[in-house]
This record gives sequence, C-alpha cells and structure tokens, in this order.
Amino acid sequence: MRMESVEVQQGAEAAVTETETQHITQAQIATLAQMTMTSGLTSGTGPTVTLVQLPNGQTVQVHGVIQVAQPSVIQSPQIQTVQISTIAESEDSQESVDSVTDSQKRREILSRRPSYRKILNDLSSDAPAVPRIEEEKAEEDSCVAATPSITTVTMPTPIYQTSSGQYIAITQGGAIQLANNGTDGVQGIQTLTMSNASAAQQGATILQYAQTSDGQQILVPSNQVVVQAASGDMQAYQFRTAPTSTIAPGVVMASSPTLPIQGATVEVTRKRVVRLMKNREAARECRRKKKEYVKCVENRVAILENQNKTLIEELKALKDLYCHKSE
DNA sequence: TCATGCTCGCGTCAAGGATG
DNA sequence: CATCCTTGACGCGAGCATGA
Repeated sequence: MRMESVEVQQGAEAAVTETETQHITQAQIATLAQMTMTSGLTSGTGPTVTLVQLPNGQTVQVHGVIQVAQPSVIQSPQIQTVQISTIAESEDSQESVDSVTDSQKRREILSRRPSYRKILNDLSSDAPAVPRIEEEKAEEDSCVAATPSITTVTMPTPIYQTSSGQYIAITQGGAIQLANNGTDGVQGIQTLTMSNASAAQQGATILQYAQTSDGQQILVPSNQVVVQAASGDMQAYQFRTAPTSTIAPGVVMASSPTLPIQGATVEVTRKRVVRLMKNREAARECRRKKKEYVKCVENRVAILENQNKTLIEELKALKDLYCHKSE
C-alpha cells in the first residue's frame, strides 16, 4: 500500500466522525456497535450487557461481546477527532461565536499532524500489539511483521581501491590514508587527519573535518568512509556508510583544490554542507520511519480485520443459538 | 531492441513544530 | 527567539515490466 491511501483513510475517518456526531440513527448505532466490538476483543473480559441510548431516549440492552469504546484502527490524532465533534455539537448554538472559533478550530484541524514516532507511540499505548518507537535505538525489528535481524559487522582496517587506482585505507584511529598506485607499487601516502578522529562514541559526531596533506579540507561524516576518489580538476570523494549501517551510499561533497575559499565564505559553505548532510540523513530516517509506520498500520488493520471477522461469526452463532432457544 | 510508463529511493528545499 | 528537527513536496535517476 502506498502512503497516499493511508492518508485517504485517515481523512475518511475524520469525515465519518463528523457525520456520526451529527446524525446518529439506529442503524448507525448498530454499525457503531459493530465497530466497537472490533476493538474490544483484546480486552479478554467475558460477555457483558451494554446499554445503548437511542436519540429518542429509548435504551437498548446489547448482550454479548460489545466492550467499551476504544480508538479506531487508523487513528487520526486525538485532537482532530475531539475538535471535529466540538464543531458538530456547537452547530446549533450561538453562530456568532462559531464564526470566530470556527476559523481557529479549522486552522488547528488543518495543522501539521504529529510525527510518525509520536503516532506510533500513541497507537502502542492503546494497543500493546503495536511496538513503540524508541528514541535512538534501531527500530528495524520492532514491527509486528518479522523483519530480518541485522548483524553488526566490524571491519578491521578497511582498504578501498578507487577507480583511478588510488588506495584508501581507514586506520583504527579514524584517519584516512590515500595511497597513489604507481607503477612500482604504493607511493605517496597521504593521511587525512581527522579533527575528531578518536571518535570513541559512534554517532556522537555527525561530521568530521578532515584535512588532506596538501591543504584541502573535506567534511567526513563519522559513520561513513571514503570509497572512491576521482582525479581531475575537481576531486570528488564518495562516501559509503560504515559497515554497521544499512543505509545506502551517496555522494556527499566535492572539494576543489583550485578554488580556495576563505574566511566567512568557508564558514557559510561549511554550515551549508553540514546542514545538507544532516538533512539528508534526516530525510532518510524519516522515510524509514514512514515505511515502518505504514507497515505497522497495515499489520494492525489485518489483525483487526481478522478479529472483526471472528466476532461477526461469533455473533451469528450466538444469534442462531438464541433463535433456536426461543422457538 | 527500443520506447514508454510505473515504482522506488534519494537529495534538496521549505514550512512548521520542538527545544533550550 | 534562534536553532535544530521533522516531514511534505518536488525533481531526478535507476530498475523493471510491457508492448510495438
């Protein structure tokens, strides 16, 4: 399922909530009861008697598995639901106040929805079947659907050969060594000394400032290593995510030895590069979270659909039993 | 084989929320 | 209020399927 359809479903639910509040008919109560039954299954308590009040004041006893109302499967943020009901309730009250508060409420309704982490955590607080997204932990295996576990592999001393025949070695200290491959073997080793090369805490430093022996300055993310360096006027370094991560590689930046940038311009450029790199990582993380969120919601829908089916069958069986007894 | 359409992932920008 | 984080939107390229 693509994300678009999920959003459509959420929008559809909001619309349903509004109409429900406005015109509740007896048939809709039955429908609501059925919806309520769906979410009440996991509570595990026995059959109860629920009183449903009809619009005309009449109360109906509903026997069986109907439980206290619980949030729906695909849940729009709680604020939205509440606000929609409030709008519907206040419709027949003072209209002048409405015109003022309406715009406010509508603005709030249209406001940005909470992050996927927040939504998933809200879902998980309602239903233990939905896993919580931890703050910084790897969340790959947290979904209901079994995802393959990721094994952390540590490379001893990675050595890469560039397309131009240049060797690049990442030392234990985090320094990058460039070696030109001459005809008579490895020549002219250049060491890129990292300003933060010790970096014992992985992931603490997002970016490392590296300086080549010939005065070039490049920015190296702490969790990435250089895998390719092209020769020519522009020397482009390609970085690949360190072996412990599964993130895809990407070209990060290029440094031009022929264009030395000075002072404020360097600072501005550096800030921009840092920002772009952080945002790149953030976008990647956001997409991953989005995918996980969609997967979890899909799983939850599947589970609840199954439960719904079971309950419908159970209700049918009970009805049959009741009819046969009364005959 | 080639053109076309679709899907997916990526990088970037911009807007708005969160935080200190 | 400044800064950082999060995410929707957009454009782009790669990979794949399909039909001419």
